[in-house]
Amino acid sequence: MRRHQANMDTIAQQVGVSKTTVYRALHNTGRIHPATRQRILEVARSLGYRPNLVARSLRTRRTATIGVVTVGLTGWFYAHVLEGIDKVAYPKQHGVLIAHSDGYPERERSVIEMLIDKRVDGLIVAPCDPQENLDLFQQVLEMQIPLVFIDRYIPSLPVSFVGTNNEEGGYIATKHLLDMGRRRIAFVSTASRERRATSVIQRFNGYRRALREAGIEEALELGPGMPDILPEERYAYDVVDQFLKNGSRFDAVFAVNDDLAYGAMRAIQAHGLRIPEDVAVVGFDNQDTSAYVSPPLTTVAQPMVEIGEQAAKLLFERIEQRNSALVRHILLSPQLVVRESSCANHKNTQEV
Amino acid sequence: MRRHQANMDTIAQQVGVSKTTVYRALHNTGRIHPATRQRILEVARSLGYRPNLVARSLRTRRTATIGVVTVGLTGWFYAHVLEGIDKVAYPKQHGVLIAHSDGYPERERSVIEMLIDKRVDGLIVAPCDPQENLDLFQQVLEMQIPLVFIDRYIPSLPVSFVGTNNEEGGYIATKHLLDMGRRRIAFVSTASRERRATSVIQRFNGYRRALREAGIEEALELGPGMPDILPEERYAYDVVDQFLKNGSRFDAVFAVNDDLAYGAMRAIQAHGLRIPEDVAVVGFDNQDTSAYVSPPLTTVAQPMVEIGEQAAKLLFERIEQRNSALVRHILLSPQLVVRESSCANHKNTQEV
DNA sequence: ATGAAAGCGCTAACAG
DNA sequence: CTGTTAGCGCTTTCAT
Repeated sequence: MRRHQANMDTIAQQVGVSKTTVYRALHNTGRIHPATRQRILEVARSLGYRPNLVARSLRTRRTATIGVVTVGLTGWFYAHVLEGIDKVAYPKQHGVLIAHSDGYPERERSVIEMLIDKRVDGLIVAPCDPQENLDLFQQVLEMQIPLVFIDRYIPSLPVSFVGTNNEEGGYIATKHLLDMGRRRIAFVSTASRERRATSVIQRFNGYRRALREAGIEEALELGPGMPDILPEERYAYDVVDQFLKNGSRFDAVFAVNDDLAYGAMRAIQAHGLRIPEDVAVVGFDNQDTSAYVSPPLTTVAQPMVEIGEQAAKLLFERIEQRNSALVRHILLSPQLVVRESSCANHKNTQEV
Repeated sequence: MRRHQANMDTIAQQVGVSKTTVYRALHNTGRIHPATRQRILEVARSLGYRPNLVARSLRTRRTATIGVVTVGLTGWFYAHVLEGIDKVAYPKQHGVLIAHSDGYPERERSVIEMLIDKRVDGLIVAPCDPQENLDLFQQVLEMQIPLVFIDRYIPSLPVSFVGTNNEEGGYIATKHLLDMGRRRIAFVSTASRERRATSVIQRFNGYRRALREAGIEEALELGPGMPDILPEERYAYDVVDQFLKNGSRFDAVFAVNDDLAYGAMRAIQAHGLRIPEDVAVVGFDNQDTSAYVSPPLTTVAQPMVEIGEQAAKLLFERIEQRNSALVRHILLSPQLVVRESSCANHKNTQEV
């Protein structure tokens, strides 16, 4: 049996005042005699009193908790976004309930329903699919639960969004490869559902735009049609390996994330091709370790922590009733980090 | 204004029954006429009824939420542990509230107090320091809040623990280097507070034991005394660079985690030494990318997801009142993953 | 098979 | 400066 925990009544009795007075003392509000307050605080401390936030939440209808739903828990990207969210939520004394869809719409539904039932004050979600669960999000909107999408969004829904300008990211990556004299640039995308995410689609669009500007009409996409094997390194390896085994060739690869880039690099090297002399490679995400792979990987950095911060800020604006109607799309700029995988004689500009 | 959310009373009125009957219908419990139940369920659905878990928690004194406190949010290790925890918590319909201490005891205290106030059903904590916050954890124990430590623990406290057998990890890493003919093996540890974590201490102990068995009494530790610079790659780079600049030499490095190993490798290579010919390197954690650095890194793998799962299982045993008194230390075995950084002619045995 | 009523611990309007 | 009272939405005991 859980030992009896002191509550406001316990304190009130012990001190010989009413619960309201205890309330006033603890919250340092209203008119209260300093001496009374002192006594109350002392007794509270001596009893090891801790406020029951569940009771408070029931009464105030605010839980001081926000829900965050990502696609996966272990990824580099979401971990950093989460840090950004926490950076904003913590000073506001808000807890963060995390959950992940694992890419499955049914699971996304079930975790979001759970978060709603727990009465979170708001939701930050990376929707796993741009089509599914429309009704669910619609319901969230109708319930007036503050909602912000991150990383990817559902185009048909009026929901605020914070993410990287992925179109630009795809563009600068591809433009860089073109500038390095490459012409036959493969786009290595990801497993089938992920391929439909707005983030990936827009990276592809940026890639196409850069190609078109260079007079290349034909896209060269590797990936679709292959079985969705995990981990992603493995998937990219298979995809590139298959391509090269068929006797096809390219002189550059733009991988939609760094993990895929690693796999692609291994496959390229396994076929005896040199990076970047024969094939230049660019990734996306700028994971820390991308500076350490061989050769160091050129990649597009996303402001991950800032995405989390901005999303949380937007959410709190809604929670605190300011700008409640406004739907905003905040696109943060990606940044190209050039390393040797795309540029043979590149001096590593990063400090070590 | 938040629109009026339907509750059990709303349903009861609409159907013309009592709240209790609604309860029975929703929970499919007790005797209730099937037809009544049907009507109630229909109305509930048509009103978009969602149970208020806050109210339920107040009444039942269980929140169906567990709190997880790690040192950092973005690390490879904790992200995977978190996944393991979620794997157990999700099927049990429990939410996971996350927080992190960032290595600061004061922050650890504040987040744990917040989780207590939110009345989580249990806590999984990687305590940031083996000495600080003793009173806090003591208080948690007195309040009978189920508690499990992961990754590291506080030796003076009777609290269940799940982690890697770090002594063994340090031992097999060092033994491997000795087997490869190395004699002068540096232990590259981490920033000052981290250095005191039981996990790091035990890796060091394993390192010493292996050395002693080989007749080497002198440990060679790099790190202490240097300023705690982040990121860790950078820290290790500085530490090793300094050592080599002083004209000191070693023929192997055992780094206490993979990130440190990457930094050490860069520094070694910057000094024109070859890996592994001149210096063999072993890391700890087996991050995915360790297979892709140059040369691929030999490292000690921890069963991260399993640590999370076991910890959560232990916690739920406590929560569900089974084995409530038992304090257990579960040590999971680490595994050496040999790659080229320690073994020149090593055939990569991993599938790609 | 159904209902009435109490209570979880807090907040807040109102009274004195 | 302090107290009374009602109620947040649910669960649970006891009655019918």
